Amino acid sequence: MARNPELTRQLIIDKALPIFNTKGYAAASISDITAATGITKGAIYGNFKNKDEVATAAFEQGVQIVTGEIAKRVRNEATAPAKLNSIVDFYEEYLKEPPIPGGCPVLNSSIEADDSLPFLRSKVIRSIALMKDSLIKIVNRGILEGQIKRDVDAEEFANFFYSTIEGVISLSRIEGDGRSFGFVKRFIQKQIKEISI
Amino acid sequence: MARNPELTRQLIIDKALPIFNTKGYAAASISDITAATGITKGAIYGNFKNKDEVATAAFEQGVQIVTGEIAKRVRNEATAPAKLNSIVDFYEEYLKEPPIPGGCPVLNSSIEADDSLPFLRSKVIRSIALMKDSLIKIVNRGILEGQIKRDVDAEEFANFFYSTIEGVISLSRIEGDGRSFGFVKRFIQKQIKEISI
DNA sequence: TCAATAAAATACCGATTGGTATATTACGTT
DNA sequence: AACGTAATATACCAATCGGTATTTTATTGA
Repeated sequence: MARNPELTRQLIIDKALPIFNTKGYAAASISDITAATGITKGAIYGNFKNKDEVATAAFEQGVQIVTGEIAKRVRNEATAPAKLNSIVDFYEEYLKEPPIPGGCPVLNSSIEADDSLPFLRSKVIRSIALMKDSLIKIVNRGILEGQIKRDVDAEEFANFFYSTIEGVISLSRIEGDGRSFGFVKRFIQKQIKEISI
Repeated sequence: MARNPELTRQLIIDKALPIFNTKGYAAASISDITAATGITKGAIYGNFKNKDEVATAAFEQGVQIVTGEIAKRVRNEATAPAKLNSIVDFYEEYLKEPPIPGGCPVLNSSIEADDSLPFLRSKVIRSIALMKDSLIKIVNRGILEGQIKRDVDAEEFANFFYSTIEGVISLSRIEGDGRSFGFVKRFIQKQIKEISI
């Protein structure tokens, strides 16, 4: 087998991410990962201290995939309203063709980590804070640049925006179709238009 | 021990509900339930076919607690806007003093059941549908009774409303405070006012 | 009061879990 | 080419898992 520990480590993370994201931390087993990677337990525990660290690395990888893709789309848009709409579009595609199977790793982990998994809690909290912060900055910059109404509360809007998207992603996933997302998308688009100048 | 199978069954459900809701199905074990109830495995498997059935019964109990409490509050309000606001208030209290520890059983189970737990999927989907249906009916009746603007899309509003609340509940729970909920509450209240006459 | 019966307690099962200790193997260095 | 070392594979561990078979216990009806 490959003797490059960096590649091995990355292989483990790449294969573990969809496993943890679909089954959850508790249901995902080390042998699930050995099966998915074709690698043995020795390699896993040679590169990670324990299951927690594999899960943590996988979570951070998942967050990076999501935030990286969002950042790319946001960068490609010029105005705050367009940036916000591009995020909505991203999550719509996320639902149809998930880059990571199993839903949004942030909300998934948030559900499982809030009571159990203390080692993940702070990471999840930080991801949420970063996401909201990006939204707040988009709105505030939009205000400065005259694209968003001056009386808009950026933090309020960011919290609404992110809560609603995470909520509808979860509901749509179990419903198994994009119907709910369609409704909510339309609603969010109206709200974006509402705060735009 | 008590020889009343109905009481035993209810005891198991009552104690299993918070366990499943906090730890999740996979992490919750039968011995967690025996420890919480003071009852043995024999009693559990005498009253339930397997772990799945215990989880299902617990989930349905959880849903009934939530929906029952919501129905009570909704009934106490006369107008559609007041009914909607009372639901928001209910979830705010839910966050502060959870009747069921571990968050909202609907969203929790939705996350875990969407990929695994096929036996729970349909139950979760049904609960979501019922909840949305209640919201739609509130809005539509509000339209009929002249409390809600006639051009409001009830289904769109219901989907926004429920997605947003479920989302913010999950985020607020892991954040560990009511800050986000405060923002989102204000936003939803504005929206309710917006569609009101 | 004493069977009959149903309910709950106990004992046990194979399978799987996360993790570790040890053996093997591949690779860089000399 | 052979050695040393780091990386991976293998073998094994106690603990726990969900579930079952069996035994004990409480209750009811005669």
